[in-house]
Parts: sequence; structure tokens; C-alpha cells
Amino acid sequence: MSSLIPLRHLRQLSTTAKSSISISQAKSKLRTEYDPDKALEIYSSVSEHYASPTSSRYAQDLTVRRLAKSHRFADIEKFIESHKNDPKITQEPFLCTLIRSYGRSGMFDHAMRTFDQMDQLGTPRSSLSFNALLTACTNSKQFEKVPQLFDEIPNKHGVSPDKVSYGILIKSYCEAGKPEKAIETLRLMEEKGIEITAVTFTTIFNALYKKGNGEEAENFWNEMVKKGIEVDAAAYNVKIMYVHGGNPDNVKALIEEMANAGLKPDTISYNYLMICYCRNEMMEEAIKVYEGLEGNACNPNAATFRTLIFYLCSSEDYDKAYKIFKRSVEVHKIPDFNTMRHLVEGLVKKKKMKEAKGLIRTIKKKFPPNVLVAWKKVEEGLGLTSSDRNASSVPDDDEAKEATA
DNA sequence: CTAGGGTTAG
Repeated sequence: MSSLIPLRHLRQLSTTAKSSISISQAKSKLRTEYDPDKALEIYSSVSEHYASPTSSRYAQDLTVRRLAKSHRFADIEKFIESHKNDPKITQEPFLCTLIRSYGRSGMFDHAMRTFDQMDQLGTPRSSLSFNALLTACTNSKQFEKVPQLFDEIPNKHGVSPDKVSYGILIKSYCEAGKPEKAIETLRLMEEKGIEITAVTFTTIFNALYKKGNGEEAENFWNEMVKKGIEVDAAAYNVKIMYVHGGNPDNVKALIEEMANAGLKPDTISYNYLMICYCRNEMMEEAIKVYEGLEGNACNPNAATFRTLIFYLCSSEDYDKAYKIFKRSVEVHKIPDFNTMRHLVEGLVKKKKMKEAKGLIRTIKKKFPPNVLVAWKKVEEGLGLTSSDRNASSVPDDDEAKEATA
């Protein structure tokens, strides 16, 4: 019933692959290529002789994501199915990648069918493919189906669930808003002697907080610590997430507690602190957190720039906001449309026309065409036209910087 | 050893 589509069909999806490129070249190209057809073209031009499994998986994953974003499900099917002709299909990790890719695209039925085909393809089954199937299930948002698979698959195919399988089951209960079922499963793991890691713990801890049950969450934390579980930065970040709406001192205290416990606060931890300062109109403190990131061995991420620039605009510090915006462009982490609109409107209001025009030039180069349609309205609202003479003249320092980036 | 958790919205 399942016909395996020949590899040559993959070529039909893309235009001619002119030259061979290395997997690392493909990866960097794919990261910035959002056109699904071009992504396919890049993928099919890879000479895969020396590609590591991790690299190929990443390139494949990016390609599928581009197609999924454009809802090209028939092409996703052709693309993934073509991989079943690869001799590596008898290797379980390779096949797992296909199952996960279907899951990411919300195509759980295809993932299930691929799992069922394993006998026919000659691929041995272990908890690895079982876990890939469960992951596909949660990624397809079919959380209610996970417990069912958990009941059926192990007996049917002789695979035994491991700590990861149980972790996914727990996650699915949490997503379904049933932390009590998740805790029940945790007790079952304890009975069976299956290791409870920081990952499993954090899933439940977060779900309890999310349900508004902070006290139970804290009790759960304490119980787990007593049992010897080693909480990590991600677990602390959940805690921080639920206190960052209040007093910045609480966030600061938790970050210190983390450091004292020998953990390294990461960008997410510091972002919560920065946001907390912003909300409390303590912009100098917020900027200090941003400027201190590097010294704390952290890099600002897209959210760091987006949030800080937004709040700087709210406090009408457009100079500082513009400076930080330029930095975000240098590291390719440009904020979203709305934040940029706030900034350009503020710059114009303060008659900082050189900066406003610099920003507009950058936006035109960095935003996708469909967003630029809306952006044109912003420009018109500000009385700035696109056919500006300055734009075509000698590049200023903004453009020079971008050219070397 | 990989897989499963936390991504912060003004």
C-alpha cells in the first residue's frame, strides 16, 4: 500500500542543481533562505559524501520547515519519502529523522505510517524510533494520542519505554492541563526505577506554576531536591519566569541563588531581569543588564533587542534605542515590525531624520517583501517617500557596516 | 553520547 517515491522525484521539486556545495555551506545558506523552492534547491545540491548525520539532519529539518511554513504538504511528502530509497534507511537514527520531520509538519499520520513501514524497510525498532513517534505526536499537537501510543506500541513491537519516552508522556499530560496525571506517571517511574532527570522535573514544575499553583510547584521543587535531583538553569528560569512580573529584587535574588548553586545564569535569565527593570521604569538598570551580558558570557538574543528597544522608545530615549538597533542589525537580530515602527515614528517625532532614514534603508534590506507592503504605509504616514535621493547616494556608515558584517 | 523541559509580549 505504501509506494516509495523514487529519488529522482526530488529533483523535479527543485530547479536544476547546478553545483555541489558542502553541507556547512548549505546550512548557512538555508538559515537565511525562506523561499521553500530555493531551500530545496540548496538541499539537493549538497554533495553528501562526508556529511555528518547531525549536519544532514539539520539541513533536512530546515528544508522541511520552509516547506511547512508555506503549507506545501505534498512537497514535504515527496521530499521525505525520497529519503526512504537511501541505503541509510536501515539505520534507525536516519529513519527517526524522517518521523520527526513529519511530526514537525503536523503530518502525524505519515509519521505513524513510516513507523509501521520499518519491518518492510528492514529497520530495527528500539525506544529510539518509539520516542521519535511520540515526539511527532506532540509536535502535531495530538497530545491525547500519546497515552494511547504508550499503551499500544511497546507490547505490539517489543520496545520498552525509557526515561525519554516517559518524559514525552509527562509532557503530553502537562500540555493537556493535567499535571496530576503527570505526577502520577512520575510516581510510576519511581516505582519502576526509571531515572527522573531535570528535564522531566522541569516539565511538571512549569505545568504546576502555569495552572496557578505556585505553592504546590514550590513543594514539588523541594521534594525533588530532597530526592537528589540536580536542578539546572532551565528549571531556575521557570521559577524566574513566574516572579519576573513583580519586584526586580526577587529576580536578582534568584539569579544570585543560581550562581551560588554553581549554575550559570543564561541569556534567558538575564532577559527576565532586564524586562522586569523595564516594566518598573528602571531603564538605567535595564541597560546595565544588557551591557553586562557579554561580561557574564552571554550574548543578547532577538528578544533582548526587541524588548529593550521597545521600552527605550516608550521612555522616549530614541538615541539609545537607535544605537542598540544598529547593534541588533550587526548581529542579525533585528526586532519585529511593531518595535521598528515605534522607533521610526519616535525618531521622526524628534526630528532625527538621518537616523529615521538609516533605519528605513536597513528595513528595506532585511524585511521580507510581504512585510514591506505594510511598512510602506508606515513611511507614508510619516510623510517619507521611498524614492528618496539620499537613499541612492553615497552609502553612510550604516551601510558600510552592513557590507562588512 | 543523541531523543524529552524553560523562550521572556510590553
